[in-house]
Amino acid sequence: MVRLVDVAKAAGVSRSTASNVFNNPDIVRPNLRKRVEAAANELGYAGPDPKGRLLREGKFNAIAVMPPIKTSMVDVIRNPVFNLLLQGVSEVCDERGASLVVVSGHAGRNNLGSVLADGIIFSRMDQLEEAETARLRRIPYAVVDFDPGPQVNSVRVDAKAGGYQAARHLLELGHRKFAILSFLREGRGSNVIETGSTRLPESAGIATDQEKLMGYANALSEAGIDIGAVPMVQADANDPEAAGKLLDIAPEATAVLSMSVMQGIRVIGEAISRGLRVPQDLSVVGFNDIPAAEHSVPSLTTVDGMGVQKGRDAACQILDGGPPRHKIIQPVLKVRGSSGPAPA
Amino acid sequence: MVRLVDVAKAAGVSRSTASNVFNNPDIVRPNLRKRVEAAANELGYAGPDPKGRLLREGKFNAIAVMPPIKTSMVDVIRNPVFNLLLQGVSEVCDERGASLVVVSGHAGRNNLGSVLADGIIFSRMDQLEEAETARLRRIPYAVVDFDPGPQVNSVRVDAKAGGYQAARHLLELGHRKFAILSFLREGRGSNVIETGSTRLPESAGIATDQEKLMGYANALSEAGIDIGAVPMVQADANDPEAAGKLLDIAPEATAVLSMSVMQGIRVIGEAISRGLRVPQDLSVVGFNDIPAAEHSVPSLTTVDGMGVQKGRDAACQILDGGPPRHKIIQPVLKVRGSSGPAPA
DNA sequence: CAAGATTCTTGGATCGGTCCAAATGCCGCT
DNA sequence: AGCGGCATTTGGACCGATCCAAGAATCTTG
Repeated sequence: MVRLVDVAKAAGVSRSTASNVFNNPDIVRPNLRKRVEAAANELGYAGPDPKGRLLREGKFNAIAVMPPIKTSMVDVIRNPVFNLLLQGVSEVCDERGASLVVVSGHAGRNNLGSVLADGIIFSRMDQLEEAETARLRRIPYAVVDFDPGPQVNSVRVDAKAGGYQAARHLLELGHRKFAILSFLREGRGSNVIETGSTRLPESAGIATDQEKLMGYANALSEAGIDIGAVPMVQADANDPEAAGKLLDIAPEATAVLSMSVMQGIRVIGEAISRGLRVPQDLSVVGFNDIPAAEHSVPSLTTVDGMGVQKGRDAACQILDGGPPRHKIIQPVLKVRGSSGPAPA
Repeated sequence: MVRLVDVAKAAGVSRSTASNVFNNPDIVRPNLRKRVEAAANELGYAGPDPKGRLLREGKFNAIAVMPPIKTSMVDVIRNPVFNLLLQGVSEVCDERGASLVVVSGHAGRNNLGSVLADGIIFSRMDQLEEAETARLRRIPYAVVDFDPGPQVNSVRVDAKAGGYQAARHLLELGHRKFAILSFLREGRGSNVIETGSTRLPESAGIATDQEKLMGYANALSEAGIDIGAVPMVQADANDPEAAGKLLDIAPEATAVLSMSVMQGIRVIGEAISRGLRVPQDLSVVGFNDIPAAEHSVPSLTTVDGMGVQKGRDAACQILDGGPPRHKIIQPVLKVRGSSGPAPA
């Protein structure tokens, strides 16, 4: 491998001059510069190796995004909600000329210490131990969708407010018979659960889910409805049977609160295939605003979880440096075609 | 910043031993190891800095993907077709524990030489000059969707075959009246063009588009149809008016060949809003298979451009090393709900 | 034409590690 | 106690650059 010093030697100049030819061409006199360039050409040298420069300068000029635990990189890339986060991060990267690194779950898991970036964005709370490593490495980091405390940069959406908005919207449309399609929580035997009690899921799962539920609960209780009596199905976001199960156990519901867009869309599809009209017979509201929400028929009313904004803010927290910041973003209800007045 | 050598000094051992404590803990005797670990803890040292290691070992353990020219990182992240490529790349990265770098258009543009990765994936032919820099830097690279010659790794889909399959499918369903929704080419005054001649667009644009068109042309000509006489609209993939324009200029068409999924879906929507039934009155076939194709109503018959596979192959070409390979992937027609027998 | 003011060029130090061959220390064994 | 043999530990070299103070060359100017 030909190095800068080889070029310098070949051109009969010092390394410094050769370095200048590539980094500050204008301060080296033309004839010398020509000689160095010729030598570089001769030897097939295409400019300084970034590895050396990196060691010296210390900046990667890149932000890393860490997949949540037990999540592969592909999952991150493919997931439309995660994609919003990546969009936000890359917007900021574009503006500042930085690159985006998606860390391999494999590599990142055990040796976070080898991540080649100036900062790391973690998402979800389950990564706190790793964040600890980042802290030790003195590398800036930010946590998305969870607030681990005052020492740590964090960005999250006020999911409770989002859930509240969603439920409130349906209440204002006159709905009183609800059904909830929630996420699967670990530690449950079945993926279908009729909530018979007011006990909310314990905090072991994804924090935002619980917040959404609390938002629903608050709005409903204002209308005198006990969320403990609302039929609920908990299922994986990709479980294709959840929508059907929900409609099975809640045939009288006129409004469905879904915690995800994809499940919301499935509810619409399932309802239509059962001869219900959406929104005349059944209203559906989702959570998060991915493009699919707009393209479904009817389009899905949903709470915009401000995914792009979260990515932007997290990236800025890292790139701007300074003391830890904690941003809480207000979600915005996007009213579309899947919600309408309760049937008379 | 505390360095390995500081820890070593504090623990009263050599750098090598300290290094071993972090990299080969089992070869250093327990009491010494303890001492080093204590010192590290004391000083707040969280393990070797990857910058130093990198210089020594020379491997980034990462693959970079370069946005096409004039395309920002966000565009890449957001674009569903590009997303398939990224999925493929990250699948391979996951398998091998490598990270994925999306290069900032900004940074990448002028100083490709500073990309921190072991290999670069270029997409589209417009990046040949940059590939030249990569060649000089002796960094492996692969080009997607274009074959720059025998010296260079490349992966592309046989778009001509894809176009042929699409058109053939419609012909076999009995269609004879076609309309084509193509991409916008540069250097044209208008974005709407009725092809009045058999002259195909010159090769200035994206190579695969022309190939698709040639595939269409071949299939149609077998059925005695001159593609020069087929109404065609050229438009940007996001132009919301293209579908309408196409139906305007080709009211008698029973089948639309669209070069993209999104435009295909728009054609379906536009047709339905004009009172046409899809596929009974109008069949639509797209190109590339993104999730939206499956979720439209009716779902879109489309040619799977094997985007994920392209990403996988390109990543493998880079990671496996060896002499340049050139893979041509055969596309697969996905017949769905938007195509049916020609109306009698 | 030489001293002084500029402008270039240079060598040494540094960035933070890892690797390897040589040196040291430790052990049991005779 | 002395010694071979093995397991640890060590210092030097190297990875590939950039930066900076100081020396050398060039240009001004009296």
